[in-house]
Amino acid sequence: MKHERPKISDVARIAGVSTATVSRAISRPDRVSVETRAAVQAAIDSTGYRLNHAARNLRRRRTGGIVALVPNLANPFFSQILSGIASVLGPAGYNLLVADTETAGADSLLDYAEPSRADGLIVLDGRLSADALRGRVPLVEACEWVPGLAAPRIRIDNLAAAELAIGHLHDLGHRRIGHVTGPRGNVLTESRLTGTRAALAARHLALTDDAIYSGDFSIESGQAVADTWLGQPATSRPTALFFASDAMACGFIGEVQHRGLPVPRDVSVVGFDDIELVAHISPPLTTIRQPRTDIGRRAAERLLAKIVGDPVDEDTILPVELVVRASTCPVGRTG
Amino acid sequence: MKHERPKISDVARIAGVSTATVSRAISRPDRVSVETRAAVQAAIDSTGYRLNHAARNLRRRRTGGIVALVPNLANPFFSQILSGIASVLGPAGYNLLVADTETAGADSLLDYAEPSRADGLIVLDGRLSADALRGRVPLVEACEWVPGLAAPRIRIDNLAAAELAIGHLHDLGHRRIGHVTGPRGNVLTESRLTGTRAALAARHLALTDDAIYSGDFSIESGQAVADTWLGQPATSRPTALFFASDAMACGFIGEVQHRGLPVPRDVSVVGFDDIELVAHISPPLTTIRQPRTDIGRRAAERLLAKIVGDPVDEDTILPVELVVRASTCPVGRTG
DNA sequence: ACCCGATATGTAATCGGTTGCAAGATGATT
DNA sequence: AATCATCTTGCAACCGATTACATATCGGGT
Repeated sequence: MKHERPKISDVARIAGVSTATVSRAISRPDRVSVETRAAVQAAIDSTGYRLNHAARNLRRRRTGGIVALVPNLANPFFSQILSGIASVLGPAGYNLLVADTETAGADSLLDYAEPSRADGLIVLDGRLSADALRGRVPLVEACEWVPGLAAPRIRIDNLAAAELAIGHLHDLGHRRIGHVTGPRGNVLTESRLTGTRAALAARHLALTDDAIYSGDFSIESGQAVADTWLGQPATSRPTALFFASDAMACGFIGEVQHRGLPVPRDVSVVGFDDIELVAHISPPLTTIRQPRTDIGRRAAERLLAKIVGDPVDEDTILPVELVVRASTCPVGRTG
Repeated sequence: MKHERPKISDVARIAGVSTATVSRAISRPDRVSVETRAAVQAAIDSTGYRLNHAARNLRRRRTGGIVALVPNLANPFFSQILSGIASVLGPAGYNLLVADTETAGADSLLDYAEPSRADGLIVLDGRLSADALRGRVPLVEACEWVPGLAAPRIRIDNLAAAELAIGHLHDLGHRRIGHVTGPRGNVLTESRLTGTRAALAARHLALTDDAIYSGDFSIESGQAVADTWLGQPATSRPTALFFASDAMACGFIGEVQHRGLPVPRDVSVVGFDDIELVAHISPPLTTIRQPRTDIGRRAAERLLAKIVGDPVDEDTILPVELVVRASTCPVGRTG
């Protein structure tokens, strides 16, 4: 018993046909007669043949892989999007390659945008350079986007989301409303901040500088904001805060409650994302729900369509939803 | 200006050398004279040449990719492990391919264990079949493991973890201690259950059937356990519960507190994993910390070593740690 | 009987690099 | 001056499939 991997020519010899026929029997069975097909199948079974993807890819000039560029793999927000992507890519016969833009160097990222590496790219990080990405493999953007890059985008309406959040807090009677941002320069940060400002303005309220807290989407930064907020005079600090991420909202709530101020009695909190856990914490978090799995799925579908050359919508805005739970309450319910 | 991708022969022609020399200049620069190397580099720059990975892989009989088989991509627990894996693989020149064993069919999983697809495999799902995995590409197991499969394993000491948890609760005076399991058949479920039983027995306590609650690691199943537990008579039900996952512990705490029983006054809770958020919920969760990023990193390093043929430890048990927070307190602090 | 289209299969070029082997050049050694 | 090791480079086979094109077969239409 030899241990060499059988190749297509071994199968062909055993089945008594040419390699061309074996190849066809595998990839386009309808072009081969039933008998031959059976003979080939028998030969495949008896040899344990498995085709070599590198060879196929070389000849077909494709790779069968799609790369997702993720800002931070450890973030549960992205893992759920990846899950959506994977659910589409797998059945379609594509591999999902994942690259963390944090750990990967800038040049190795470019490597991923190579036709010989991947057939397509899903960009989840808006900080990448438009120039580097332009004119390479087909790509779509999801969640975040790179300004100046012409590519199909799957995203949510961040302005509408802010309007929902602010509207909700305003309806509850809050007038001193603050906003906690993501990292500076991030497109989501900017649009959520803009949306917040607009929603407040529409209600004749201003967003003053001391009501803008800068975070970076992380739990820790939410915790730090709690510090800042607690340090402000209770008579003038916001009675409600709209956070650009659930993680920050959790960090904030945890810290504030740890210091003895219950939420929402002392401050109402609205998060962003509706990550899984926040429905089960105390108090359950009022937040903006993003259809994460759906975003991933759509991005993948869009990319596959683009790869085969189908016309694709350039910009898709998915609806968001305000999920009202218990971290918000009418203002001044306290003493 | 033509739009064909330049190939190695174009570079060779322009640099005035053979393709062999270009190839060497790229992959083993030390075997080529400085002048030639410079000429080749100039030609590469002027043509914008990028090498074709499929061709290289075909010839070198390798793929440059490592596949991680994940039970559930959406689970933040795994995403952090992936992050650890990616941080090692990227710099080492490997791609990380991710496959979700939920969405992928059984046969497509086997496809991943093909030498022409990936150079190695990191298995994070203990439910896979040992036979299917045997005799294929180099692989390591992390977290979970497939019984009967001889492969390097990176895991934690689940028995010791249970001992820590139970010991802590016992020290606090709890005598009626229950355990919430993961899904039946999962290796982690079994070892944590066994460990719990042993730790209780060592303290002359028995784990009765009505103190074993079966879950499936998910938040929802933790919520369901709350239902069951609340339905039991307060005089005989456990005063403390050890959960096999943080997610379940959160689901439980959320539901129990929602029904008006504060934690830990009415029940002490110990989780498992120490996922990021649980330090910031109310009450902050006492739990068993797993070094997730480290597990991922080590698994990747181990695999790379195995691929190049270095000797590797077959079984690595990483230490766990009990993180005491506020979800546990002495028994009977209530009225 | 002849031509035609449809179907099935084989031949051989091709995808784009890598690498064993050999040859030429250079410099050191005796 | 002859010998030999070392360095550099080119030749050409090779990795393992796919596919354009050619050929063969067969039934049916006229």
